[in-house]
Amino acid sequence: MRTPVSKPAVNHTATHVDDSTLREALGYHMKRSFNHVQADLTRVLKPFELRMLTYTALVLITDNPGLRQSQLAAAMDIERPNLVVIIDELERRDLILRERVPTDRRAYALQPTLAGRQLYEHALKAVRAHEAQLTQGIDEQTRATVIAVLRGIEKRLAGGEAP
Amino acid sequence: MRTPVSKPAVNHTATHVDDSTLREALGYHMKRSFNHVQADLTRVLKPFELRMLTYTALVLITDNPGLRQSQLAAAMDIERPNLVVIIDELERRDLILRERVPTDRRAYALQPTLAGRQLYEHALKAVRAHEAQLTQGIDEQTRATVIAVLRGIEKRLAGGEAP
DNA sequence: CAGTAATAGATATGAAGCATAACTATCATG
DNA sequence: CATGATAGTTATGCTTCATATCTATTACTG
Repeated sequence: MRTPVSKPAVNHTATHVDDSTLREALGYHMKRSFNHVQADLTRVLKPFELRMLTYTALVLITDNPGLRQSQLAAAMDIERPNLVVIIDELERRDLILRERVPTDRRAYALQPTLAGRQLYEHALKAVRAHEAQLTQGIDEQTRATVIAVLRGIEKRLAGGEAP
Repeated sequence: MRTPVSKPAVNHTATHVDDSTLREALGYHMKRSFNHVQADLTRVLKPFELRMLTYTALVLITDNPGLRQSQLAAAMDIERPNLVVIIDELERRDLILRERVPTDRRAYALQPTLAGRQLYEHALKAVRAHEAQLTQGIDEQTRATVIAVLRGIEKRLAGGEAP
């Protein structure tokens, strides 16, 4: 990131900004914390030349070989057109393959290549290490509670879109 | 280390995509749930013609009248250039004012207008109602725990470098 | 069985959000 | 005063995400 070499003589931002109104909302905390997590994870994935979306796609394809693009888009909660670019990138890097489905020639079955599976292993290891560092000092019970709450929110709000 | 979940060799059911590997990570849950919260909040703010960022700026300016743009950008964790557009929009709608600071003619003191304060009140009410709905069924103790964890993550990752 | 609807994927385009570099006008300090 | 730092702005580019539209297939229906 940015590491300013020249240090400011005096930090004039001594005035504290009151954000207590925003801090009332759980959603605000979610946004703030996730922004940092995302930035951090981006750094973790950088050595593998993966972004969060390409990483997510690679993991899902490797864990679900033969997946179709529409299924993957649904699983990733993104629109089909946006997935095309992601799949293009993974295919161009020979991490996955688009295999024609004999029974439905419109569709592609997505498969990881050997290189894809290897990158999956290495990236996953790094992500798990990052996750461990992220949740250090949080006991397992608390962590499970947080995940349960987040998942509950996700599930409750998931219905609101298109049936 | 978590117990690995067995994955299907081939996916042909097309109904269930296994995302258990991703679900290991707290950050994944944060992203998924926040995406829904954000979409929901966008709908809540729509009647006020506010987006999350314009809402956040309006709240902070109203709660901290006389705030300068650089302070606001720091508080919102965004870069100064991106704040300009947000302030432009709020000013164009006569919700806030850019007042020259006599002691420093480079800076602007941001002030809410009467219309801004009124919109603040109405929007805040709607956001609070949404928040109440979002956290329904979550007891206060659990909610506090989740917020504490999220804030802890935010604080830990905010510094990044050595203190 | 033909004709139409639905589906899988791709293309094009646009809106937000976010970051950096570079510009101006002021201010601070040697 | 000269130099550098700061406040705000402009320009630009990247990433994510949404919509409309196109094609080629497949499924459905009369």
